[in-house]
Parts: sequence; C-alpha cells; structure tokens
Amino acid sequence: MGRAPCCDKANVKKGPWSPEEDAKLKEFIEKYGTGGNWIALPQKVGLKRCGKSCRLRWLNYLRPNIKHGEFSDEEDRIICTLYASIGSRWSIIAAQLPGRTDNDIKNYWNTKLKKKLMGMIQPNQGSNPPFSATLHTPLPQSQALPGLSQLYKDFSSLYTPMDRSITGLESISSIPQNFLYGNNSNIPLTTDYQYSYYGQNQERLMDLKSYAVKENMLIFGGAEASSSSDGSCSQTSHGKVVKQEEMGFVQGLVSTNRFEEYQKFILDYGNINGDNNGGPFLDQKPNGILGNSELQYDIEEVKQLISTSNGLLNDENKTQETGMYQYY
DNA sequence: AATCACTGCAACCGCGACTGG
DNA sequence: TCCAGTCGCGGTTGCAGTGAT
Repeated sequence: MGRAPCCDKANVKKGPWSPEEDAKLKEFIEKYGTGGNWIALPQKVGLKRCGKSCRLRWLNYLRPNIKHGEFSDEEDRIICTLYASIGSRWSIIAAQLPGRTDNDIKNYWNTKLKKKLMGMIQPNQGSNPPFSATLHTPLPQSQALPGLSQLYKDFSSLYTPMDRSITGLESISSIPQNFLYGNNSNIPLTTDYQYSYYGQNQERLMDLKSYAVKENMLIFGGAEASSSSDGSCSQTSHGKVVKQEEMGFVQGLVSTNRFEEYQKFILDYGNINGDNNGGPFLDQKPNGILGNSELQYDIEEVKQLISTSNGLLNDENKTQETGMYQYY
C-alpha cells in the first residue's frame, strides 16, 4: 500500500511558477499568513498548485529578505565548518546564514563549493583555494590525547534525548562556540588542539586536547587569530536555550559515531563573522576561550567527505543515531 | 550558425517526524 | 495508543542559459 498523495496530482500544475502565481501567493500570505496549513493554502489562494509546492516557493523565493547571488568567503567558511561538523543538515546550516535558504546552500555546495574544495585539496590541478590555506606540519603521534570516542562516552552520560516541545530549529542553529573555539593562546595550533566545553553555569565540564596525527592539515580561513582577551562572556544566563544549543552540537557530533575521523575537522574555529560582536556563535563565547578564524581539515577526510557527499552520516549510523539522540 | 556539453538553479519527490483527534 | 494528515528535510531531476567546438 502506497502513501496517500498530498494532493490531487492530476489537477495540480507543476513546473516553473509564473509571475502571476507568485504575486497571488505572495499577496495572500502577506495578508492572511499561511494559516498553518500549506495543503489547504492553494485552494484559498486560488492556485492549482500542490501545497508543498507553495510552501517551497514561498520559503525559497517569495519570502521577504531572501538573499540571492554570490556567497561571500565568510559564508563559504560557515558552510564548510558546519558541513564538516553536522553533514548535509542544510536547514541548520541555512539558519546560520540569514537570507539564505537551505536549497540555495545545498545547490551552492553541490555545484560550486564542493568543487572549490576538491580543487584546493588537489593542488596539482592548480586551482586556487577558496580561502587562504596553509599546510601544517605533522605532529608527534606519541602526544596523542583522548579522542572523540572518549568524548562521546562522556557526553552520552551528560545528555539525554531531547524534548522537542521545548526546542526548535532555531535553537539548534546555534552550535555552541565552546566547541568550535580552540585555545591557541600559548600553544601553536599546529601542535595542539584544545577542545573546550562549557556547560550550564559556565562551568567548565570538559577540556580535552587532541593532536593531529596526520600530515597535511589544512587551514581554511584567515591565519590571524582573534581573541577574547577580557575573558568575559556576553551571555550570562545559561538556561534551557543554551542547553538546546549544546545538545544540538553534541548530537551533531555524536551522531556521526565516527569521532576519531571527525575530530580533525572541527578543531579550531571562531570569530565566524569576522568581528567581535556578530553572529549567534559569538554571543556565547565562554570565558577564556579564544576565537580563531581558522578551520582545519585533514585532506583525506575532506576528500572522503566530499566524495561520499553524505557528510559524516550514513544510513547505518542513522539508526543508532536516532536511537540514542534526536537531532532537534 | 548549429550542435553539443556543461552548469546552476528551481522545483519535485519521497521519507521520517510531528501533531492532534 | 493509534492513525491520518501535515510538515519539513535532503536527495534528485529537469530545464534554461551559457560556453565550447
């Protein structure tokens, strides 16, 4: 038995939207809203379109403040960072890029950014890196510190499945910077990556170090490190919202179940908007954690990531993922 | 000028998750 | 608790535009 169609496909127009249809839909929604029911909307509007199609058209094209056109380097960086950390969760990534839609970002990744990165990690092809890139020197294996498998275990005990009723996409959109910031104040990035995690009450729960063990570490983004020298934290209250965000990231982290491979991706990243006050991430910059506008990728990992085009997730993992954690 | 190949993007499709009766 | 209806997401497709031959 098949799934019931969401609309009467025989009487539904498909294909590109005409300006008239756009105008009708836009006018209606601006006047009356969606009414919380997309399926019923086309009839109200007088369109022979599927409700899903209307929703898509509105979200991706007609909705106010949609930004089209070139992606900036900053946006590239954000996309790369988040893709490396959470995979193809386009809606979450889009939430970090005001005015961009998940579809836009998905298309951009599939058609341009992926190629850009592939070009960069295949230097023989002679293309320029999308952002400034430098090579890192190999690190001593002997200095290896606990990897993310251990981290995963630790977090598993800290978090429980999430209650969606108190969460939303918006909340998860703010991946806690705590994890993305590395402390490079004293130790060169090339030899030390420090994971720092601050939970509620700004208590430092975990402070892990890891060392890159492979050669050819890449840095995406500017080489210049920015710091939060005063050590102050702009967000003084860490209630549920913060926890949701933490959860979002941790889930993104642990859901991959490939921590040892994953750990080299999200090593040190900060100051995502290139200033000190912008963006949802920076608001939560914890005490003493330094931002660094660099992203570090292991070449082979990036290659693999791109070539699989499934990010860090696969079906095999999804079962386990949903069993242990829900994403939202 | 015609044809072909490639690219980018809008739109569609199917599925899992959620919700309310 | 179940189930139908709906939403939202990510993968995929189709097509128009553009460049190369």
